Amino acid sequence: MTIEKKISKAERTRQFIIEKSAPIFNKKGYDGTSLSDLIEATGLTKGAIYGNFENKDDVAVEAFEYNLSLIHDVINLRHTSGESSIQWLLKIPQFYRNTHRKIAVQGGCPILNAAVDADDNNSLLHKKVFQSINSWRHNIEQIIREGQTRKEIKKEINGADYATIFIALIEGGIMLAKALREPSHLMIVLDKVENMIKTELPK
Amino acid sequence: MTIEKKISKAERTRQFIIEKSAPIFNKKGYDGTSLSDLIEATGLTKGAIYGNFENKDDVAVEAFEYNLSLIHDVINLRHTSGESSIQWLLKIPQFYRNTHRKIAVQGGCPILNAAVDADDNNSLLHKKVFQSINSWRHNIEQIIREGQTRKEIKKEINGADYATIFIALIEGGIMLAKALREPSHLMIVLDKVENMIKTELPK
DNA sequence: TATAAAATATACCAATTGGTATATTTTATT
DNA sequence: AATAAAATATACCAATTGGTATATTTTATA
Repeated sequence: MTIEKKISKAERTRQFIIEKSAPIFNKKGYDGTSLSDLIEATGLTKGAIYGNFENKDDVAVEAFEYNLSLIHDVINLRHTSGESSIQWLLKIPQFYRNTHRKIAVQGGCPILNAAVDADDNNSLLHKKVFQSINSWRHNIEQIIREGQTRKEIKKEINGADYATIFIALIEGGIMLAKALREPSHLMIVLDKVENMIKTELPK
Repeated sequence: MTIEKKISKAERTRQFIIEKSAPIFNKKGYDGTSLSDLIEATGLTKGAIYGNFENKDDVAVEAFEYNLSLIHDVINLRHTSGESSIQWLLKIPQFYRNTHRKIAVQGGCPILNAAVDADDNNSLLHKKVFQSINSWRHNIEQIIREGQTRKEIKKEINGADYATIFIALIEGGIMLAKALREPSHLMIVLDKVENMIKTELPK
């Protein structure tokens, strides 16, 4: 007999609190959202929140991880069979073309927001941001390396550099689109990323 | 006789408060810095602060404008005689190579920080961010247009698009460098900007 | 040097912050 | 249906928030 862990009531409220508070944290910042914001967003009381979380930071970190799921698919790009490494990389701009509205509604890119928010080295939040960006970078690097062994991508290309460039372009584009209330800025940037992938990388 | 407005004591403290509080606002955010932060940073009291400013937001906006001066020279790039438009544009990456340490010490790019911070449409701070970014964009656009009339830059080039791309790249690079505690990410991005200016724009 | 005005400090305020201890309610088990 | 445990609500707390009214000090001018 397999031990089926029953989902406790508490576990469900825990999840509920995370889901409801995640967009608030992304919009108002992880320091900027208050306990009363959480109470308002969830309709619950302090008792329910502190019964399920150690403190506010605990909720914040969990909320960040939940917010990350918004861009999980582009940070951990999976390979589809028969797909060239170039096609693989092109999924990055594709993803943002499809998802930018949803991201905008949720308050923008969680990585960008949390990165600007959490600047002290020792905060748990900063560590999480650090990890997410690096895992994204390594994912892109690896795709490029794979493309080089498959002789689809020029061997002179520095994968790490291109990872940095792609991420910087996209995050910068998201920032501009949000600050100027003009999604086209992200689109311009995505066009450029696409163009770079198609013209600068292939053999 | 010209009327020389004497600089009043108040005007000097006003300036003093702005200078001392500006880096705090840039680091801790414009909502995130408290009155006590200002008191600590200036060594003054509430009386001095509220005697010279309407409220905290008033200090915040002035501090932002002061922080902007950090990057004023790159946002309002001036032309030097005898200089080609390409050389003119190359001052952008040059500027950041020279200034990134100073910017980092002050808490990062004020535009990026304030843009992520001030997301509500009606805040005075957001309006200021909006204006700064646009003035930067138009400056780059204009240099490119000038280069096109001088037949130094390809006429097919879309100046507005390149302005967006350059700004996005640089701001994204600053974010990465800060979040990963690794200035090289900005350098990689600056190399790319330089390379784009040299290889994609000229006739 | 006396005096008015300007600038700054001090003492207060209500509201909000994150958090805790306890009371109450809801849920599962017998 | 009775009961124990788990989950949630309520009532409190000290500290901090932005801000104001007033007292004191500093500065400029006659």
